[in-house]
Amino acid sequence: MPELPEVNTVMKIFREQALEKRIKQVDVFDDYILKNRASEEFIELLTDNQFMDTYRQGKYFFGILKSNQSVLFHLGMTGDMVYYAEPEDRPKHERFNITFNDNLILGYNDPRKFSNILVLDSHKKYLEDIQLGPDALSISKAKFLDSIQSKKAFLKGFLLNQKLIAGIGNLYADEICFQSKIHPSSRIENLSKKHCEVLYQNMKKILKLAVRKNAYYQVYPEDWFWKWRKEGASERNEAWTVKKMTVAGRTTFWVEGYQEMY
DNA sequence: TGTGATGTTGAATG
DNA sequence: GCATTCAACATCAC
Repeated sequence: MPELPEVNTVMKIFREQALEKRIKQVDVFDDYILKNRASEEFIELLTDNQFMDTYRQGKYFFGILKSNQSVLFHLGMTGDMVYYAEPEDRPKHERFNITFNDNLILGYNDPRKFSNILVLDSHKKYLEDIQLGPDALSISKAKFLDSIQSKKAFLKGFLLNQKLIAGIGNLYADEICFQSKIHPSSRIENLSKKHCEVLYQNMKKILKLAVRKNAYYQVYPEDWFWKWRKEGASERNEAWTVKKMTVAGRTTFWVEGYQEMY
């Protein structure tokens, strides 16, 4: 589920549903994803507390408490927030939930348990500690160019490196490469400044639109890549074949005869 | 039954 | 220090 647009959407709904409501009750069913607090401490911290604001950088989303601490909700591969009113509507892989004073329940669902839920005194300091790069939606062109022109890496690896740019995951990385007509295993040191500018523009365009559409893929433009991001597909153009390979450790799809290798 | 999955990290290697 | 690869984490779906 979660790359920048997905995380942003989760945060947006969290703001609508959870902000400034008093927390009445917290139940923990599986504390595996609570990485730096015991369940009892987590429950004690949140109960009678309130989320007053949020902050997001890349895929790292924080709820900021009235008590001034922050809770990091890193959704991992399959984390999601679900809202419901009846306890029997609990999602199957709910690891904990939060009941607000209006009886709305926020369920934290995560089948694979790759989430990281952390209680932090300062999310700013935490972000510095992990050296998270600038958010993909707010990074300046100058910073992007400086970054891409000073590294050696596969393009895909560069785009996925959260210390350089925060927020791009495997699907959007392929989308950016496709729309920029550049092969994902191109070496960034071989790209011209023009190529880098095209990548920057496409990164912004794609993520902005995805955020605007609340990461709802079904309403993305027809000519985006995700629809035929599967091996062998050629429905859009007979001259194209979608190929699959591993780049920078991740499964990668690209279109032969369309995306140039540099 | 085996394989891979929208993520991250740390170890090992060059 | 930098870049790359790979295993590990836990579970489900094809």
